[in-house]
Amino acid sequence: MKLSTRSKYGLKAVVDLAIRYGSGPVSLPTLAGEQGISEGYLEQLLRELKKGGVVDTVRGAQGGYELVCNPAELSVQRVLSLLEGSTAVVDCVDIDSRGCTSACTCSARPLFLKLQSRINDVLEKTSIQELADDYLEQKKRYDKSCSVCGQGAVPVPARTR
Amino acid sequence: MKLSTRSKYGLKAVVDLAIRYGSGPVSLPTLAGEQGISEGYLEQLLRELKKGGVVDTVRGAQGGYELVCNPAELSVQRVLSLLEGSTAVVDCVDIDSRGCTSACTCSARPLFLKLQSRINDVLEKTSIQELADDYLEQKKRYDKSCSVCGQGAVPVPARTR
DNA sequence: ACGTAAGACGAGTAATTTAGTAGGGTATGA
DNA sequence: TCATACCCTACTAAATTACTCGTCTTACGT
Repeated sequence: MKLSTRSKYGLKAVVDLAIRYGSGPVSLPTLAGEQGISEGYLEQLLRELKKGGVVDTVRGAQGGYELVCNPAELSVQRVLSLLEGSTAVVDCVDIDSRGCTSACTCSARPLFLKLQSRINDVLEKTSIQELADDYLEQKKRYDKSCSVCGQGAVPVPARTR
Repeated sequence: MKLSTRSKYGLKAVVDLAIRYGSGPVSLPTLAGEQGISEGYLEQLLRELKKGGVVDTVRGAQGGYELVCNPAELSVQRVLSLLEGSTAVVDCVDIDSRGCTSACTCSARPLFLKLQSRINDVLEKTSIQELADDYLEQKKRYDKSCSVCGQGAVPVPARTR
């Protein structure tokens, strides 16, 4: 059930691009540096996103990556589908699936369908813009008060259990 | 984001036990045979479920596995947690996690929290009894009409796309 | 008492997936 | 024409997943 690091890195990169949407392309070294990961790895992920029509590129000096459309119009679902291949928790409830051959005897299928529909609901209805807004908001609120990283960012509020 | 086969087999076995709840232990060969998987593999899964207090065992001839409590009181969440280790989609939103160190700079955390809560909601609120009921109902409705497996079970209804 | 049906347990392995690296190629602005 | 930056393929290493095997223990039935 875990999300791959692929998805996490890729999604964060897209949010980074959303934050800078409209102000020209952002280079790979910049994006990779921001997350502290290798350029080679992130490049692969961005290529998938380009294939899927989520990002566009500008080659040559001063080039880089940028979002194709407004981040408010871009769902998390679309981004994660490209990065993960599919957001289905089991193959037989995948949108493109022909249904599994053992569906007739699968006692958990009703559960899987329900679970998948809830997941898709969240992912569809959440836009990249929202993530960017949440992030900026959070950063603003706690700026200069982070005792963990000491970089103007912020620790999670203590868990209330 | 995929569920492991571990979880799928284990969950189905638990539903099998639910269907027979109250009528004595069910042997491993029976459970494994029903799903067409090896006894050795399923045994491992059942061992985890025993450790977690979900199933109980009776050794010796006529022995086998049985549910500890009423399937109506047993959530899918509990079963999957034992099989998967955790149902968290990312470590930093796990119940036992201390929060991740990069939480302060993680732009996707709000999404992950929301997603996780929806998932937990479904898994908590669905009982094994419900799965068993759904299954029996489905089987009853379509019995003798399965053109795929020819075993009295049922193909998925044609997808409406 | 003994044979046999059953679970208990630990170790080991094969296959698959994921994560990440390496290195050469191509476009473009200054 | 050089430096910057994307493009692409291939490869490898690590981790996870999905198993298998062998031996041991328990307990029913005769």
